[in-house]
Amino acid sequence: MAQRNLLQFIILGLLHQTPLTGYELTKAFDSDIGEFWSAQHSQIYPQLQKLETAGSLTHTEEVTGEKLARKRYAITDTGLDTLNNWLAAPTPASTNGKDEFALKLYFIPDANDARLRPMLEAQQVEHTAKRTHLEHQLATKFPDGAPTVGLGHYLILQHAVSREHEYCDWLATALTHCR
Amino acid sequence: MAQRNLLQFIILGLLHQTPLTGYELTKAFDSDIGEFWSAQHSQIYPQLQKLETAGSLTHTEEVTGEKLARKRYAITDTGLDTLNNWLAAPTPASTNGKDEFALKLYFIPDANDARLRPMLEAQQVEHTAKRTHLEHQLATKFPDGAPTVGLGHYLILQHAVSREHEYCDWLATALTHCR
DNA sequence: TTAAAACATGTCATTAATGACACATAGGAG
DNA sequence: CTCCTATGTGTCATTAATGACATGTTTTAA
Repeated sequence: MAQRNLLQFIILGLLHQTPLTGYELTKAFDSDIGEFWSAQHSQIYPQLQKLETAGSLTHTEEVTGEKLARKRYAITDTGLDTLNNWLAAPTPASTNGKDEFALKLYFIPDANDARLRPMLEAQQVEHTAKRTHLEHQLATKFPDGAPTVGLGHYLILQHAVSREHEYCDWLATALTHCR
Repeated sequence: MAQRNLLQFIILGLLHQTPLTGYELTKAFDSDIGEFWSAQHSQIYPQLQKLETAGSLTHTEEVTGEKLARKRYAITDTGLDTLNNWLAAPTPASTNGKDEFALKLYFIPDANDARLRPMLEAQQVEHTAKRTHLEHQLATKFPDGAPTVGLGHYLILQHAVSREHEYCDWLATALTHCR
């Protein structure tokens, strides 16, 4: 297997909340879930077909306006089983952290290398921006702190924020070590 | 492009330090660099061939014992250019963080869900182990703190440690929110 | 009214990565 | 002497994912 195909579970998970069209699923990766996962429509549509063939989904056709038909997908009992099995399965600790920037640092071993400082500073700009964005998301979506319903969403946003916090701190520490 | 093919740069970076065989490169992903990247020999050998065709590498044959020949690869000036261009290029902030566990939490929105606590606890075991392992690595490889030569390696280990630290803290916080 | 933006659904060629298959030598322990 | 482990190098089928190509409708704002 090239990858673990987690997309199927994301689709099932999203459809478990409410039936959606392929287009709406695609959009979900631009907002909420886009904070920590990505997928294009060219991957989503074929996956929806596969899941339907496997009996995990069904769809109903809706017509908007004159002729434009869209397919609204809903999860089946089979699909719900698949989802729950995945949720129940142990999760590898991965933190697979394929971090390109860390990789670059690894290949600049000398603390006096002139490239080091500008690189770290550029990265600091990027991650500070990301951190600010995430903090704004958290404050906007959960102004009252941890909710009872939607806790998962809250937790992953919280996590993303503290991950960026750690990243910024790390970059700052790194800067103190180079000329 | 399916991925960014960073493997080529890792190979160039490792060979920039010292010439290595395919086998030795493979082993590098079990130790040092394995902490934050993975690759199998089935990917490495073809990549070495590609890089040699592209003029980034050359190899010399060495014979061990009676007949076993191995190929020791060295980086060329072309290869060094490729490496330096990559190092000089801006790095996307990604933190692509495709975290399977976070994904699962997202799909268990209810704080009272009975699955939540055991999941978090299991994950805590995993990540605590990983954190301990990384701290041990750091203490073993850099007993005197940040070095002048090998700073990159130190920094990424440091980063891995604090990332795991953050992860464990986050899991602990998450546990306080569920029944 | 007309043009742009959003809605909506698909296919296809290419690439990266995995795991399995395959084969052979070298060295050390029992 | 024999077996096991490590060394050493490769191929191949399959899968996941990307970006580009392709096509058409509906809504909205100038």
